[in-house]
Amino acid sequence: MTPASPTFSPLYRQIKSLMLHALESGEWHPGNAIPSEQELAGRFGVSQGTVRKAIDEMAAENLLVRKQGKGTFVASHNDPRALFRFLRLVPEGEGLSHPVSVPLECWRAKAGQEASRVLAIDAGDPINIVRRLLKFSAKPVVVDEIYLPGEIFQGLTLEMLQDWQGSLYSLFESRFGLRMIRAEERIRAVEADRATADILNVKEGVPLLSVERVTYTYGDRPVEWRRGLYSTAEHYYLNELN
Amino acid sequence: MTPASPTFSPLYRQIKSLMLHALESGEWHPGNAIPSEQELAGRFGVSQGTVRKAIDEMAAENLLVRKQGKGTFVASHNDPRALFRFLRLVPEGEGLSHPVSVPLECWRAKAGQEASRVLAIDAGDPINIVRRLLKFSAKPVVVDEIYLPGEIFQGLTLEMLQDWQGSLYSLFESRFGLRMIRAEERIRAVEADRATADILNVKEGVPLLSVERVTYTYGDRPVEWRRGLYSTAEHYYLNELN
DNA sequence: GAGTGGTCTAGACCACTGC
DNA sequence: CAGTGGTCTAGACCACTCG
Repeated sequence: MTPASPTFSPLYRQIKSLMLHALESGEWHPGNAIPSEQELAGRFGVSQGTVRKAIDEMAAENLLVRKQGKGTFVASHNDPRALFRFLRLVPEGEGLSHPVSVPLECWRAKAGQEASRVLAIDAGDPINIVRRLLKFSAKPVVVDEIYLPGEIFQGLTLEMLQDWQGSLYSLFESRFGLRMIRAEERIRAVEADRATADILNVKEGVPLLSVERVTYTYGDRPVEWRRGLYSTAEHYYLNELN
Repeated sequence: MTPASPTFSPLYRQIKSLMLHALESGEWHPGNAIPSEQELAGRFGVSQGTVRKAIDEMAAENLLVRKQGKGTFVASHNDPRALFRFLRLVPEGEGLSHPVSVPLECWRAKAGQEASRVLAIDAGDPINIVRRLLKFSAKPVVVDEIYLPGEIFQGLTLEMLQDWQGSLYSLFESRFGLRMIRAEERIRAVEADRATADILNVKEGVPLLSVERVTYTYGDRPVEWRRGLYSTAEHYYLNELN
């Protein structure tokens, strides 16, 4: 009856942990190739197969992207295939029209009770708030209100948002060095208030999806809290269950 | 410039395909152990590592469950850990109270336009329709209307549903030999109609989540279509984005 | 202790990319 | 052609379960 060591960690997980550190510390940058498997095996003093298994897990978590014959790359929100990766809203028809982001406002404020709790900062700390509209085929469908920790997002302006082509997360990554890894969404049905109804071009009181998202970067650190109101007249939220 | 053979399939995928067939054909049953990796390697004439990789993928797809020291098992909805595997609704508080299913009605009908399309059967074919309520801590939260292909679900009765302890899918698996593999949910916000409002104990016109689910068994064959109306006053739909 | 899955290695060869 | 990831093998050893 051994003490049943509760902390057994296979070698490939230790390697993975080292590689995670290389990502977090910024040694490897989004969009760039990481060293080859052989090279990493040499650096870490393990076999190629062990490095491989570490990379396997990280690829499954969308941290890395393998490309046969080319190399292994750090996942990036600039990659066209990753744009709107977290957006689950789909138009009712078969059209694959992709959405356009229209920034409305951007201001600085102090974190309230809820924002500070969700973002794991102190109440009163500076935050940036962004309001933006999402259009599908020129029609307004989503209004988002986005809360960002002020310390990370110093210098964020409405102009910057308006000038940017592509997703918010690709901007965050390129300008603020912040990579969004995973998110949790809490979905409820709510009534459209007056202001939202006007913007989305629906009647006041119409049912909307309320989608609250908390987004995390490396180390499960929350760095974005947003609430979106989705008009589901001509779109729906698609979720695949496995 | 070779023709770039578009149909390269590695050995482990062929093994996987053979194992899928063993599952579909009923050679291996939900909850039972499959042969050991060594044994399968022998049967298929490949190395253990190749079998292993096939099993890896199937475990990732929730078709098989590995248990170190014991063996590899066919995933089952009877497994307590898989109960309500597809239900994403969570109570607002931290309570982990698990839901109770209350069957209301069960009748036989002919498939209409939409049901036949979704279930890939002919219009007019027999279907079974089930209406049931889902309660959390004795409070009604979800009303489901469930459409099932009559050919598969012959003999389904309200009594059978009422007598069953556990999830619907565990009943389907045990009594009709049907294993649900994956599902797609389409979510919209709608107003509560009179009848639904009464059952869910909310006011008419209140916003509800409309969750349409199509569930698939082996071979991506659709075998269930359901529409649920969720009251999100004290619960929310939780989705993890990776 | 026997049997199972889990890890790790070393080496060979295949498929794909780009120069 | 060289370099990369992808597959496959064979064998050794570790961790876990059960009788």
